[in-house]
Amino acid sequence: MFQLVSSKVSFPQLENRILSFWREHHIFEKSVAARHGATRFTLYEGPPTANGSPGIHHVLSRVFKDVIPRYKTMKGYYAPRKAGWDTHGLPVELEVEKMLGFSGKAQIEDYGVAEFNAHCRESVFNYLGEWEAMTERIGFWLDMEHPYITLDNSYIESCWWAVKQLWDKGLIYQGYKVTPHCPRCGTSLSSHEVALGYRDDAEDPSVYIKFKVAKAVYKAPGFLERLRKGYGDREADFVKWLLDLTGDKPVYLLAWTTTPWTLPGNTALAVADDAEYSIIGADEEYLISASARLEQVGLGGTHVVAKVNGNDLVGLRYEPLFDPFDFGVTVSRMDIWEKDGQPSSNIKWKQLGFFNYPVVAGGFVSMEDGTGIVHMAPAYGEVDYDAGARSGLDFVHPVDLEGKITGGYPFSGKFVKEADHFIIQDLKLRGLLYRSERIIHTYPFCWRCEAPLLYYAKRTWYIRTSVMKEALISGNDKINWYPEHIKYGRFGDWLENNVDWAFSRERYWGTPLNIWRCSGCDNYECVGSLDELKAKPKLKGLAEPLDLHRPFVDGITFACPKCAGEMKRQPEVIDCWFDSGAMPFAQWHYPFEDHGNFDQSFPADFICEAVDQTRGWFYSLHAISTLLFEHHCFKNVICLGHVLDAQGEKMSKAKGNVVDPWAVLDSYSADALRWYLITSSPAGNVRRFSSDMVAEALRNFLLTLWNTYSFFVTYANIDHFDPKSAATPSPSDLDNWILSELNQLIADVDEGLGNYDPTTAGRRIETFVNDLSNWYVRRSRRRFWKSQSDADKLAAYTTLYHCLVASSKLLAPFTPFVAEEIYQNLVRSVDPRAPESVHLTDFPTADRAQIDKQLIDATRLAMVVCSLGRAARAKAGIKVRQPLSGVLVKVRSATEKEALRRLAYQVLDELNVKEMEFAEGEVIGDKPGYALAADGDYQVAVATELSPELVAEGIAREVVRRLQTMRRSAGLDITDYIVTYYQGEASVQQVMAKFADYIKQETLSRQLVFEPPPDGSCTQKHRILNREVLFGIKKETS
RNA sequence: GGGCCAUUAGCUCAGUUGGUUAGAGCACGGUCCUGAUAAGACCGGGGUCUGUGGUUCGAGUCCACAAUGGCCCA
Repeated sequence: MFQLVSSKVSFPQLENRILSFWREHHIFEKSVAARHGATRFTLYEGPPTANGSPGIHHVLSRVFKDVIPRYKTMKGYYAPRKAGWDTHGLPVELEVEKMLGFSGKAQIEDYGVAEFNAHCRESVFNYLGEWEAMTERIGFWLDMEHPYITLDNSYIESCWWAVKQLWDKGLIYQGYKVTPHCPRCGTSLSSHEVALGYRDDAEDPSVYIKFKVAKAVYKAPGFLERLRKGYGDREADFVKWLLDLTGDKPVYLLAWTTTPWTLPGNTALAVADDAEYSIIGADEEYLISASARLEQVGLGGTHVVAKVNGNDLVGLRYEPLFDPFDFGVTVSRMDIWEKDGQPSSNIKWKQLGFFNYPVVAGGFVSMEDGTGIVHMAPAYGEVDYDAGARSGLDFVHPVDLEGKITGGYPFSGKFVKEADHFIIQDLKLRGLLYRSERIIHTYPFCWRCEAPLLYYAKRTWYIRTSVMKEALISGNDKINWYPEHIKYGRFGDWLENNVDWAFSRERYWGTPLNIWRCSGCDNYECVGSLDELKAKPKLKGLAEPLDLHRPFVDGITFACPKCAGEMKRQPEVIDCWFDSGAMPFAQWHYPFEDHGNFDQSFPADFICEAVDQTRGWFYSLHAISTLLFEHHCFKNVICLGHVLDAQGEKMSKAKGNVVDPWAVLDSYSADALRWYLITSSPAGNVRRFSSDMVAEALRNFLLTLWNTYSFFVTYANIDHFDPKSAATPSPSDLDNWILSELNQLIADVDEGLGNYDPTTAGRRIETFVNDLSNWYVRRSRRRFWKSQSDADKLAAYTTLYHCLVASSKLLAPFTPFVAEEIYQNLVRSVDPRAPESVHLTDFPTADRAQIDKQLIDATRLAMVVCSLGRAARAKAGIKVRQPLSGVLVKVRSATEKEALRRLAYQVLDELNVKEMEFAEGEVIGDKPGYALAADGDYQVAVATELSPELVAEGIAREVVRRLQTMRRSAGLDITDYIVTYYQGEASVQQVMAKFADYIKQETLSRQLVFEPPPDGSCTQKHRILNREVLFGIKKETS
């Protein structure tokens, strides 16, 4: 006997029972251990930070992370899954700052880094319990008992090892990076923070500046010859041509900016080398601007003296607006520091007798705004900086970290935005201002203090990823991306445009950068392990218990091997993306105590995160693996789309539209949520989440499955069906059909999951369950409840049993709870030797021999014909309960006719007609006495003429249904026998007599008694075809 | 401002290599069926397949541009 299954079920309750079962019997551990020694399948868990409640998007990624390894385990792979926690980084610090009411680094320093970091350490586990509970509750199986934690000393040591490897390969250097800087907080902001502070209504100056072409220098005796020798004919020819053209009048290049304060830092102008520029002749001067911009700049209709190409202008020199040499500001030449990694200062270009203020070509020059000539200040812009490094521009940076102008300018000491005004005035007085107005545009502000952000070049440690660009790209070729477009789209483009990884942060809570520097001789050393550190001469400051965080590591010093000086750690910490990208080895404390784990689990077979990780974790994994091991890091990756709310808006605490996973889990169940997340839309799509949809998944899929299962158990128990019985089933068309569908399904689901496409696989199961319930069971009902236990009945039970058991295995990776429940009751209860859990079984294999394609097609056809037949009946207004004499069918071909003939009995039964005929002509048309329905080439017409016999039979069926309904409302058991009493006119009596056997059998009536119902019976008055009938039913007591 | 993705019924989504009448579920109205069903069937309303061009005998599908939304980066 199977355990009784109610059609009323609470999935959340059921799931909690299953969770206890898994926990008590260590099913997860067993599912892993059982495959020990088999081919390994590795999931890398992208570590979340547990400093906030998990949201629905975390559930999404955890569900997709779960499905594949569960499937692979059932396919025979050994798939241990290690949890991980990300614990470092700016987001953590910001949370703590918020808690302490801080608004900048100065306050952290005053408060004390040790205390601050202690708070950080604590906060990253604030929500650990909730994370663990959610992970378990949704059925995401992974080893949370032995997680890797990025703040562990062992983890940090592995990161140090990695940095040292790169250091030894010469891949680490110090350079400059232009970062958004808040002058009030005194710190750089991460891109994520910058994104928070864009304002599209910022008002700024909009000024057009005249940069004077260095005619005086060009005209110096012998200069053109030197130019020709040093720079080539093209440049010299152009200069000569320009001098000839413009004679003694000054020539100005016109450029536009909204940040006048950056003009003292100007050291170049950029043009688009493929654009056309016009030389405008005015009374006293010549102006140069892009031809396409003349109108907007205000030079429309002026006299164009000549037109030149952008690339003619390249190389032209102009005079600095503010000669840094005159204002006591340091100048460095950028191409020189790129070689040494150090800025060389005070290039005295004046002594060289030649300005290094050139026009350069830039692909970034836009014809959408400005003059088509772009002002470049390498200290204050990323593209400016890159161009500077490429073209060897001068680097001038007269602004301090508080945003005040340094040097000896008239406006020195002023905050940059204040200085704007003075700079404009100064240029105006000198005749270098062409036009000045105000503009409203988008500009970033500090999200904390609202100060305008300033882009500054700052010193930063880099990993030279760009030298491995080709390897990064070819490694990507070997990765399977789902969806595929990420591969050569978002991710591929990112790799193609690879720039070195600025991986140091001027912060507190992170893996400390393991680079020490001697202040005496500027010697740098990278320390790659704790043992190495301990072996350093004159080591000081290494305290017990060991904590490899700031400020403790800051105090560790040792003797410089090159001089008598002291080596001190560089103050930065490492970008927390480096931490998580190091997890393939750092999770095992590789290479220090790894026991071969790394080799066996690298590269990962599968990772899965949301699309925002292309430049985050996906990249850091790929980059670190490529640099260290010259191998790609993961073979398959599902890249999930983001989760929005039901209105398509981003979920945020501020909007209050965040969905609490627990509310969904409690009311609808984890399986319903999982099923919805997996099947509702493809993994890579943006998805709108609404709990109504989860409810729909529950009703539509889970309950259909459950009711089929419940139906089976109900009748199997009545008939004492034993799945182990040796009796040979004699399968019918229906059985063979559903077994064909089942085996096709197994093949499809296997393929779908093998292709990392759970969505399509799940949708296939949904169709199957629907077919199973709405055709197989519906058409087989009579086989189950007929009284004789013959081979046909056994075949039906055996088939349905097999379908349900196979379904539970197919569903195990998707909806692990309900799959387990069904398996336990259907398999374990009758076979104690069967695997203890459905998750310990093997994934079903398709038996292709059982797939009868023709039968599948024939059944589809029968379904179509039935559908049309019902439509025809509806048109004629004749309910299905009323038997009809015949149905006339037209199909597309002789083959279809034969196929349908084979299944005619199913159609006759379903449509409640006596005979099926095939129309021979082209169309059936409006045949008298028939009602027609058609779809394309298919036509079905039912005969509408009712003989008295048919009417009588219809009444009999009506009687049966009324009695059945009465049985149900009287609360009788399906197997209870009754005595039926009735009162009515003669025609009723005749029908009751004629169809007595049929009525008795259908309603489990021992007798049909033409008498008033006795006391204690359940009675109801009915009207059937305008005939009054009184029914009474009484449960048989004996 | 640049890149990627999406846009098909009120909502959520299918729609194969371009090929008869663009489908399903939900929701709505009606009818029917039912002793497994919280379900199911049938009918109905609801579509300029986001728009504009182009390629083609033929475009929801391929190409270009645009719009809207989302994401990433500025």
